[in-house]
Amino acid sequence: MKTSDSIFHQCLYFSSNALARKVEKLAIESWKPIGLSPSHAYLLTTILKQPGQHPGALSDELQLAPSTITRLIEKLEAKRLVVRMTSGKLTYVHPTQTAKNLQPQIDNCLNNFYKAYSSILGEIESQKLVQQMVAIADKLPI
Amino acid sequence: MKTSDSIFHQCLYFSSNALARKVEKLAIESWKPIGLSPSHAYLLTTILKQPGQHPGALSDELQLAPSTITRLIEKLEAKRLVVRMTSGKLTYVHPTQTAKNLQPQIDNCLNNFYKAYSSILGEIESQKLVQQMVAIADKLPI
DNA sequence: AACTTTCATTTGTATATACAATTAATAAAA
DNA sequence: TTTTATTAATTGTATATACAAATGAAAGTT
Repeated sequence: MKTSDSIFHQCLYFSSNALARKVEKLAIESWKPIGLSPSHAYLLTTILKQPGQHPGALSDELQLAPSTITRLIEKLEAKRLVVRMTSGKLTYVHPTQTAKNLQPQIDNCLNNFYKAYSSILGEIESQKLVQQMVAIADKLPI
Repeated sequence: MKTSDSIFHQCLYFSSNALARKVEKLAIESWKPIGLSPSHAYLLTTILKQPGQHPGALSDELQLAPSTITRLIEKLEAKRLVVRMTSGKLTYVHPTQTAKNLQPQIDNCLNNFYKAYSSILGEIESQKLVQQMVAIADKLPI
């Protein structure tokens, strides 16, 4: 059954969630080669891009609750991909050398993901959708 | 921080998930009056609309995995809002009288949700977005 | 300086969702 | 008709995400 055949096809709750779940499945496939879930992969990518960030900043960047960031970091730490350094009430999150060495494969997964959805949806059309979704998300509270 | 300020603002994974989470929060608020989470509320609405449906059909309609539907039905059953009737390998899900009596409040919550997001996003613009998201979801596998 | 408030992060707990495996029933094939 | 395959639904288990409470540190106030 197509998403458009649902009785809720005009509902923002239904459509945004249905789309997100489908995109997530595609992302999961793309990130399998390095054994990370999409959210872990995106967090690690952020940490690699800007080493030493605070969990709070990562929470802003990824639009995830602070507690979620803590949980994600714990997993990455257990995999020896990041380390936390605490000073006072602040925590600094750094990538390990292992993570740095993984960079090419990470880039590759991200690229494959882009290619995967662009080839299905069309590059222009998916870009347009992303822009619209971000614009709408900006308008919504929190 | 706005969604558009994230380094991932061009990414379909990030934007679709960020949007869905924000919409979910709005929906949670809207459904609080009847004490149901959005997914439970949508499932119940479906069951009220078409009593006697099979879990498989509900899974199609709501685009959720069969096991998820089972779990949601269990909750609704515990709240005495639906009953399952099994015949052979098929299961029929019916709303209880309690659920039927709740119909006006349910409609009200749905209406309030629509109003809430339409007033923030604009009726036309949110409709357009929904249509685009559904169209894209249709193209994605599974 | 002592007290209070604020803030960053983490923990305890709860919820949603799904995959894989299982069960039970029907349908198909031999 | 016995066996095999398919199908519907459920269960076991795992993951992601978040709220609320707790912790510990810094800043502000008196």
